[in-house]
Amino acid sequence: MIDAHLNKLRVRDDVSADEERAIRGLVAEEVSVASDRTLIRHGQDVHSSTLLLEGWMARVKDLRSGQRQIVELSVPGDFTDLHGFTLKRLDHDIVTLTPCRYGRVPHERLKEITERFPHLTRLYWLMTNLDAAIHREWTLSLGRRSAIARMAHLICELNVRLGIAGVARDNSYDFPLTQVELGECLGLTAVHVNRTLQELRRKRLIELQNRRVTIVDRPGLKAVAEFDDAYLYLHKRPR
Amino acid sequence: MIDAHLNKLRVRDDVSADEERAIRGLVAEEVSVASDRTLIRHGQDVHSSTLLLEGWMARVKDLRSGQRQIVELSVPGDFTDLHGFTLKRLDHDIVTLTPCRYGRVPHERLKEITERFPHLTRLYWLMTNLDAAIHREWTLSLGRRSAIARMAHLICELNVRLGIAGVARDNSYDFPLTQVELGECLGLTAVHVNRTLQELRRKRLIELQNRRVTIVDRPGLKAVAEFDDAYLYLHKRPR
DNA sequence: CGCGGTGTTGAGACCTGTCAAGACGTGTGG
DNA sequence: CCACACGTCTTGACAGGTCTCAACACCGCG
Repeated sequence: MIDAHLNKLRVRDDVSADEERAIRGLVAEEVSVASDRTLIRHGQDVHSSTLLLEGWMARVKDLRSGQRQIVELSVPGDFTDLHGFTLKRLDHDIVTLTPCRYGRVPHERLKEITERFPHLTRLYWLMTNLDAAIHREWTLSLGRRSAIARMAHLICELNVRLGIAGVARDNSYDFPLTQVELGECLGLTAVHVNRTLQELRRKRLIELQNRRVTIVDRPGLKAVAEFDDAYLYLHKRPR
Repeated sequence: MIDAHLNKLRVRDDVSADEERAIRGLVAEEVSVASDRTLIRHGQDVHSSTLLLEGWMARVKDLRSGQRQIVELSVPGDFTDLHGFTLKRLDHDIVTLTPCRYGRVPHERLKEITERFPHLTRLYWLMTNLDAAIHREWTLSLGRRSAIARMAHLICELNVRLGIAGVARDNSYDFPLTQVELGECLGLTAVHVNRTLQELRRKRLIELQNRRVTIVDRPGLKAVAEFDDAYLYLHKRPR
């Protein structure tokens, strides 16, 4: 099940047999954890990173008022906190949105990668830069897109990312987020999320029921979102 | 004037004499450019990165409607597009907000760093992860903070970053952004930026005139912003 | 001396938030 | 097996923060 991760890398560049062996040696242990747990709190020292194998996690930031902002979603194949390797602590919490299975990757092993595998280092560096590109797209959404466009954009993004992970098929995928959590991603209240989803349904762009989303009209949804997957860097390039 | 850059690195980790020499060898040429120019367009292939020595630049994303979102500001000492080294093209434009001077750093030289200087590689990796941390804080601002809190937060952030660059002093610094550009950073219209600034002035938190900002009441401004500089990773740690 | 960019102000509209209540589904304990 | 609690989803009425449109002042610059 580390295949989703390898696939994510191989979408962007070739991974040699040597490198694949090194990658498979990164995980020190596999861990299962329940839903709605805080795995890592902001500010605490971290000594390993989290390679998500199954389930959804999120990076969350809070305000004192109790308002929360989900700043990124992690799906299988993603490192949720590869940036912790160089940052040494995080500026946000890592929480599980569903039951999850993940591989714990000690930072010493990543450090070894940087000492012995320069190309793989660049590829992992790219992965954190890809996270940043997603952050920038979310910033654009929150700053300039309407509620319905934001929602449509998120659904498009996840369709691509879950496709790479091998868990989206035919424009349809399991969608575990509650409307409260969707609001925390999109900077909206749960009430407005509800109304926005209804509008997307009424326009016959998506179906969403039983925690599963189906994109009914992909061109239409992409148009509402102004979605362009260029920011996901889906082309293979030597790095 | 590459000192601002070295200082920015040294705030986070030690830089050896060897590494400093390598860094000073990165810049292939120094270039001056006027204000309001687009240096790099999204999607185009990039083969060098931009080390800002003087002036302000921004990373900008557009919507078809013509609405713009500034997703990050660059100040002296920052690489505006170090992430271009692994991404190979950008998902945003790079524009100048003032007249600028910058060093052009060919990607082959950065590649050499990754082959020969693993520690320095980790430090530059950290710099892009720091960018991402700033993105996350902006995401929180746009998603959850009010207009006045967003504005206050940005002013606090720039005070810290410009302090590291050596161009902010005594809670005061040159502030070249127009109110339109401020709106593009904060997801607001220029009209509302104007009213928000007036409220900050009326509360005696800042002064802003002749393109220079002075923080009159730093604790008060930080309180309005809920500003905590932890996300800027100001402590030196071995990486 | 006129012009374009910038900053300021006012009135009204609109998108999204707030508050409240009820429906629905599911898990749990009695 | 039922009763209940709880989380989630839905809906309505109203409030409020921010946007839109418009007009005008100011100022550096050609």
